[in-house]
Amino acid sequence: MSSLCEHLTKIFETVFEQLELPRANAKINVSKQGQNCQFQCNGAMASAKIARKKPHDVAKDIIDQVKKNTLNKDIFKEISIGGPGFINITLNDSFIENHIKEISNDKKYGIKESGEGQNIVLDYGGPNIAKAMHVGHLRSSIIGDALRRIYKYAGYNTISDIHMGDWGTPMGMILSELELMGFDGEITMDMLAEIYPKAAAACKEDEKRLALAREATRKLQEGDPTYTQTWKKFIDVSIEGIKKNFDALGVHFDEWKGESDAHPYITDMINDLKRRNLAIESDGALIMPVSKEDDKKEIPPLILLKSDGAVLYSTTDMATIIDRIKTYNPSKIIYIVDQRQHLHFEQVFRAVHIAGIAPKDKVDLVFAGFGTMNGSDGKPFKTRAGGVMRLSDLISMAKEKATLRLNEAALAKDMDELERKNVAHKVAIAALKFADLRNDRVTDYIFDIDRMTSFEGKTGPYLLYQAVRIQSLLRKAGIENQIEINSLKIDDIDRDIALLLSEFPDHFNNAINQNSPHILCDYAYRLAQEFSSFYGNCHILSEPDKKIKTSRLALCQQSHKQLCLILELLGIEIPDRM
RNA sequence: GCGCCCUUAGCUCAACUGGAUAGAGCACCUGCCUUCUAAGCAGGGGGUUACAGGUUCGAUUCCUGUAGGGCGUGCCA
Repeated sequence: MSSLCEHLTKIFETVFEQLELPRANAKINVSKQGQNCQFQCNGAMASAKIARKKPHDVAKDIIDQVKKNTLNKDIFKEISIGGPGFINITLNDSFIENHIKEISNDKKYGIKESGEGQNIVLDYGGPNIAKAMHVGHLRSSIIGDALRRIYKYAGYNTISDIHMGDWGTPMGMILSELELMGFDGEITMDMLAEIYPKAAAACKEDEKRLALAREATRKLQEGDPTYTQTWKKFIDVSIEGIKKNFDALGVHFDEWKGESDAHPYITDMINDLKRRNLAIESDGALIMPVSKEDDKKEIPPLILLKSDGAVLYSTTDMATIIDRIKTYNPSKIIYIVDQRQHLHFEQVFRAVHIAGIAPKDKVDLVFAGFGTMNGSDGKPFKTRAGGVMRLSDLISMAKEKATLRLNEAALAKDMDELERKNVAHKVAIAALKFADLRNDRVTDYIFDIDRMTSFEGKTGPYLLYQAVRIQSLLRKAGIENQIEINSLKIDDIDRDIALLLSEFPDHFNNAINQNSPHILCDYAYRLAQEFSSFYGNCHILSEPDKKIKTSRLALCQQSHKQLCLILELLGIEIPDRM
C-alpha cells in the first residue's frame, strides 16, 4: 500500500530504466497546476543532458514508453507535455477509486509499519522542578507528544521520557534558601513558586549567595541525607503540579525520570573516562575534549565535573544515554529541545561516540531542536509584567474564551454544564496545540495570545468543527458501520477530495522523516477545507440518486476517518458536537 | 571576534527539499443561513521572496558577498 504518487513513481521508474535514464528522476509529484492535470513528472528536463536530447523529446520518449505498456491503459486518462518538458498526468477516475478503496481497507491507511520491532526514546517536556511551567514548555511537550504518536503509528515501540531538571544548581538554590529561612515544615507548591525565583534572583546578584547554592548542590549530589530528604519532598510536591499541567494538555509520558536518575551511572562513567584518558583535568574541572580537526570552529570541551566537584547537565545527559541504552536498547533517541541547546547536544553526542557509549551504527541520536517562542518584539516571550506567562494561565484564558464562544452558539442551549465544560476544554486545547504545531519546528515564531486562542480560520477548532460536522452528517444518515467503500464513484464534484485523500501516506512519511508535525497540520487543514467546500457544493442527504448518495457518504466517512486519525496523531481530541 | 540560524503580502506563517502563474490564515472589500452545524462557504484587492552577484534549461530553495535580526560560544539548564 502506498500513495498514488508512490504508485505512479514506480511505473515511471520502470520506464526510466528502460530508457536508460536516471531512476531518481522518475519521481511523480502532485501537480500545482490545478485544473490542467493532477500529477506531474519533472524528470525529463533533469535527464535531458544525460540523454543528449532536448527535454521535450525526452518527455515524448517517456510518454510513448508509458503508453506502450498495455497495463497502463486503464490508469492514465491523459499524459501530455507541458512547457519545456513537464509531463502532465491525469488519471482515470476508476483508478483513483480503486486506490481510495485500497487505502480505506488498509488498517494503517497505507502507512508502512517501518518501525516494527524497534524501540525509540523520545525526550521532551523537560520541566524544571520548582519552576512554574510557562508557555515555553508548550513547544517541547506538544511537538514531542505528537512525534510520539506519529512514531507509534509507524509501528515503533515508543518510550517518552519527561527528563525533569531535578539535579542541577537550582536544587541547591532552593535547599540553601530553605536553610537560610530556617524552614523545616511542610513545603507547598505556592511556597516553591515563591522561593525559587527569590533564590535565583539572590544568586544572580550575590556571588557569595551563589556559592552557598553550589555548595548545597554538591552536597545533594554526594548524597547528604538531610538534603536528600528535603529534596525528595519538594520534588514530589513539584511533580504534582507538573502532572496537572500535562494532564490538562493531554500530553503523555511513559517515564517520569529526571537528571537525578542518571546519578547511579556517573561515578563509573567518569572513572572509566579518566582511566582511558578521555577525561582530563583543566582549570580544576574535569573535561572531555570533543573537537575535531575539520571543525569550522573549535567545539569547546564537555565539562564533566565542575571545579567544586559537582556534575552538570553535560554529565547527566551522557549518563542518561547509558541508562537509556541499558534499559530500552533503543535504535533511536530523539531530543525535542530548544534550538539554543544545539551546541550542547553536539558535544554530548560526540562524547558518547568517542567513549563508545553509544556506537553510531547502534543508536541514532537525533537532535530535533525547535525555535524559540518570541514576543511581538522578536525577543523570547515575556508578559507585560516582564515575567513569563504561566502555562496554566494560558490554558484558563483559552478555556474562558472557548466558553464564551460556545455560549453564543444555539447548539449550547441543550448542553448540560458538564458537556459545555468538556467541549470548551477540548476546543481550547485544540486551539493551543494547533497554533503551536502548525509552525515549522525549527524556526522561531511569534507568540500572540489572541492568535493562539482564536477559533476561526486555520486553527484547531476549525479542524474540530469539520470533523464534528461530518460526524453529525453521518449520524443523520443513519450510518453506524463502515459503508461499503466499493460503492465509491467519483464525479466532478468530489474528485478533488478523493485525490487529496490519496495523499495521506506522502504527508505522513514527510512528517516522520523530518520529525515535523506541522506537515500533518497543513495536510489536515487542506483536507478539512476541501471537505468543507465539497460539503457546501452539494447537499448529500437530499441526493435523490441512491448510488451517488451512497458514494458521497462513503467519501464523507473516509474524510472523517482520516481527519480523526490525523487529529489523534497531533494529540488533539474531538468533541461529539460543538 | 568566531560559529549556527533567520529575513517571503499590512500582520502571522506555508511552499511536498531545484519546477510552470510563490500559497494559506488574520485584517480589508462583495455576496450567501426557510435543505445535512455560518467556529462555515463563494469571490476580490494585496508580492522585485532583504539586497547584489553566481551555478542551472529553471532558484524562495544551492554557492559567494552585503545589510538587518536572533541564538550560541568551558564550570546555568
